[in-house]
Amino acid sequence: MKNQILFGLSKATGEKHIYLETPEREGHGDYSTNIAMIIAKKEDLKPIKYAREVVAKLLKDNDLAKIVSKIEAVEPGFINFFLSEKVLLSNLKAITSEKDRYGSSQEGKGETVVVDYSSPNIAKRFGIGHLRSTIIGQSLCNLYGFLGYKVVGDNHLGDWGTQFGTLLYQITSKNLNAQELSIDDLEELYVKFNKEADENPELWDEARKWFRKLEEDESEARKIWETIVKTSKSEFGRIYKILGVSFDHEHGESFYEDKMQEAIDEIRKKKLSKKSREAEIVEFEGIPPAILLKSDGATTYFTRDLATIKYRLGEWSPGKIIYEVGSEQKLHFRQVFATAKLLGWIKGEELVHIAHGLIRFKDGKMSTRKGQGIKLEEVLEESIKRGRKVINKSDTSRGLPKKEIEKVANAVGIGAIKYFDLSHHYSSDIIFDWEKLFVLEGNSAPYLQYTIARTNSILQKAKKDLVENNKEKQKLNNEELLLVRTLARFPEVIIDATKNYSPNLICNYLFDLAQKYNNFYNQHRIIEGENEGLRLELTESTGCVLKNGLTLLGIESPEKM
RNA sequence: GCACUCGUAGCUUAAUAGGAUAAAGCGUCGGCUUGCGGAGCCGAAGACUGUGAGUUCGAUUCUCACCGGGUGCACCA
Repeated sequence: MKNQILFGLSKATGEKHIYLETPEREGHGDYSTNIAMIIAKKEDLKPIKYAREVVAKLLKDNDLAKIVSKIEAVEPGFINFFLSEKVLLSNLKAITSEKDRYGSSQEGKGETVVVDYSSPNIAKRFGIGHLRSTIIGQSLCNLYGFLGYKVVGDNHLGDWGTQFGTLLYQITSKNLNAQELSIDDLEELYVKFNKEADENPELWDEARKWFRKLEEDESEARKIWETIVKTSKSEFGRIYKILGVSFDHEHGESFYEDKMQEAIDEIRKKKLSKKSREAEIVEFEGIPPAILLKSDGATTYFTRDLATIKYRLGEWSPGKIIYEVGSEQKLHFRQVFATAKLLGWIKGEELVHIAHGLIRFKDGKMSTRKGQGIKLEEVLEESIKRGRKVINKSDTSRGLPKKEIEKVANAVGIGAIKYFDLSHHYSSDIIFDWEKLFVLEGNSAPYLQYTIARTNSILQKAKKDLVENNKEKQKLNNEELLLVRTLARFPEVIIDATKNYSPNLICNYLFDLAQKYNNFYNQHRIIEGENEGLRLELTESTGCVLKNGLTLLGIESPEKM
C-alpha cells in the first residue's frame, strides 16, 4: 500500500525521494507527505496551490483509486491519504491467515546481522545493570530475524583481563580453594581488592602480574580461572533461563586469546601503532589514543575487541554488527571502530554501537567495583511475587490450577520488568526505583497480556454459539475503523523499530492498539452484536498482533490470566 | 579542563531524515457494570519542551552560547 502511494507520488511530482509519514491525528489520514512543500520551496511556488495540483493528478491515477478512499491537500501544503475500507478489510483477512507471521517479511534475506549483547563479566553477580543489554539485544535479534535477516547473537562474556588478576591474587595470597567459592564470594573478593588497592596501589602490580601469568598459560592461574568461569556460567545460565534469553554463541573475550596476535601484527605492519610510556598505543584524530598493549606486554579490552571484529567478519561476513553495550563505553567503541576503518576492514556503517543509558541510583552510578550493584535475580523474584499477588486477588484467575497460576505469575512478573525496560528509549538513563519497576497497569506488559486474554476469552465464548460469519457487513463505525487502520500499521512499525534499533516503538504501538481495542470493546457488543462476524475478526486480529508484538519483545502472553 | 550525552505536566516517560492542536502512564478529582474478563472504559485539571539567541513558512527535533544532571578521558572492562 505504502509503495503504491509512493509510486503514484513520484509519478505525479517527478521526485524520487519521498518520505511518507504516519500522522498522529486520525483526521490526517493513514499516510501523509510534505513533499509538495519541499518542491514548492525549490521551485518558488505556493505550497498549497502546488499540493492541490499534485492531488488533482493523483486522483486520476487508477492504481491509487483502487486502494485509497480520499486524497486531500491541506494547509500549509500537506497531502493526506486515506485508505479505503475495502483495502483495510482485506488486510484484516491477511492477519487472521498469516497469524504469527503477520508483520514478518523477507527484506533482510541474504544479509547477516551480528548482535553482541548481554555480555556480563565473569566472577560478578548478574546485576540489574546488565538487564538493558540483555533485553534490548534479545529483542533486536528477534526483530531482525522476523524481517528475514540471518541473525547471530553472541554473548561477549567478560572472561579475560586484569580483573582476573585481582581474583587470582586474592585467591592465591589467601590460600583459598576456588572450587568452594560462590559467585557472591568472588564478587566480595573483587570488591575487597578494589578497596584495599585504593590505599595500596601497588596491589595492582600484583593483579597485573597474575593476569600476565594467565596469558602466559601458567597452570595454577589457568586452573583457577577455569573454575571461576564454570561457576559464573552456571549462575548466568540460570538467570537466562528465567529471562527466556538465549544465544547462538557465547564466545567470551578469552576466545580471542589466540587471535589477538594477528590483529596486533596487522596494526604494526600498517604502522598504526606507536610506543608511548612503555605501552603501545593507537592514536586518532580528535579522540584520545587507545592502548593496544600495556607496558608489561599484556593485552587490553581494545586489543580483544579488534580481534573480535576480525573474527566476526571472517566467520559470518555480516552486513552489520550491532553492539548493545552501555553508553559509558562510547569512547572505547569509537576507538575500536576507527581502528577497524583505518585497517580497511570496514567501510564505516557496518559497526553500530547501541549505547544504552545507565540504570543508576538517584545520586549516581552503581559501581560493581564498590559492591553497590543490585542483583537482577532479586528484582525478578520480587516482580514475580507481585504478579502472583495480583493474580490471586483477581477473581478471573479462580479455577486456574496452581501450576497454571505460577506460569502466569512468571509471565506477568518477568514481562513487566522486560516491558519496563523496553518501553524506554535505549538512550535514556533509568533511575532505579523499586516501586516504579513493577508496573502492572497502564502502559505495561500486564495490560497488554490482559487484553490478549480478553480476546481469547471472547473468541472462545463465540465459538460455542456458531456465528454466521456471512452477515451483511454494515459500514464500519468509528471505533471499528480506527482499529482496522491501527492493525494495518503493524508491519511498518516493525520495520521502523528495527531500523532505529528501538523496540520502544513497538511498545508505543502495542499500547495504542490495546487502548483502541478496549475502548471499542467497552462501547460495542461483540458477541451477538451487529457486525458480529467483523467484530470477531477484529478481536482475533487484535489478539494476534498484540501477541506477535510481545513475542518480538521477548514477552510471553498467557492464554488466560 | 576537554569530549560525549541528557534536560518535555507534580512524578515516570513518548514523539527527531524539521511538520499540522506536544502524546501517554502514574498520581489527583469526577463518572461507567441487572450484558462478551473492572488487571478495564470515559471525562477533567495539569507543559511558554532548562534559559537566551539564530536558521526556517514551520523547531521538542538543526546551529551557537549559557545553566543543570550524567558518563568518559592510559595500562578496569
